[in-house]
Amino acid sequence: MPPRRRVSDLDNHLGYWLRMVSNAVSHAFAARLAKDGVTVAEWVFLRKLYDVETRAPTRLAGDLGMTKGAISKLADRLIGKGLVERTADPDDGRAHTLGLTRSGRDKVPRLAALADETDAAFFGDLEPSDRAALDRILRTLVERRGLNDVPTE
Amino acid sequence: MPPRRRVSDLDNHLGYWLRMVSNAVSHAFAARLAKDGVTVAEWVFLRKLYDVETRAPTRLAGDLGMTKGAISKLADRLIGKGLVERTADPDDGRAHTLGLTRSGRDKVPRLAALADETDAAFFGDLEPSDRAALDRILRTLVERRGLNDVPTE
DNA sequence: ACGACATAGTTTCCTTGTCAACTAACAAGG
DNA sequence: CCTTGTTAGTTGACAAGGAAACTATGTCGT
Repeated sequence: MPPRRRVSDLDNHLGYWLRMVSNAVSHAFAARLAKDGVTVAEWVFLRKLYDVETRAPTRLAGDLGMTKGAISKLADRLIGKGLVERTADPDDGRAHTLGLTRSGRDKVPRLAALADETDAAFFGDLEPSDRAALDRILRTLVERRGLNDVPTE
Repeated sequence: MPPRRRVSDLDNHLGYWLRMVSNAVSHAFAARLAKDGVTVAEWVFLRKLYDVETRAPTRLAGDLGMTKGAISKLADRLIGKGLVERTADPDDGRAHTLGLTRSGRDKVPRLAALADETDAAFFGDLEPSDRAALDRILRTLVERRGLNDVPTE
């Protein structure tokens, strides 16, 4: 007799629940950031530059798990908003460097607070042990699999 | 003395890790599905119709957490691939019904197997207890928050 | 009946990302 | 020095959703 359930349900997969929760969190975060005129991708971009001070576009693409094309356009947008500046490398005519403007740098702490808020809103009422377990398991997964698009921090 | 760390790190947030893992899983799944000429959104669409047999677009939009506009286009694509059919409601001149074609129905079990494979590849080597914990915690989060885009199954 | 409103779906515009083609600049070998 | 190949970055074509406008139908109150 064949197994009763031959076609597994959508919600039978961890990947499915992961997508649900991740989408919801990103959505909520996006809504908060929108009030400051920033998208999630832009936040990640700004936050990374905040740490590294200065970075070549291609390198940043690797850091953030995006293509260089996407970084190029993202940088354009942020430059348009006055948060990022692009500097030509004097030694190499092809190379450029991206960095935060004063205004961009000033903005990061506020955005970080929004990130904290969002995280607290979603995960704050988890049992501390569950919270820790979730954190540990997710990090384990990222380490184990060759998750290429993990920022190199 | 103010707290030492004023600007929290990117990877300090559960939402960040969630996004990492979710993206990686979706990516891997998408790559598998691509060989069958199907996207993740299309898989979800097909799998849902497989269960409910037939559904109005707007209802399906609610089920899948998408806008009706998106469903309309997604349906067009799937109809183009011969996997879905759209039927006009004889009683209500506005209403339509979406359902799988024979070809679409035949395809679902294979795609479900790919979903199983992807899940196994990513989560199979977790400790069973961790796997269970992750599942439980994610479901808890979906239930607690008003996650609107949860399929109503 | 008829006007006002609600509903079902489609379509248009906008955003954002990938992929691949392209341009400019450098690096080496002969 | 040239030619060839490589690397940095930008750009254009395309895909996929969301928001909102738009179209066609229904429904309800009077």
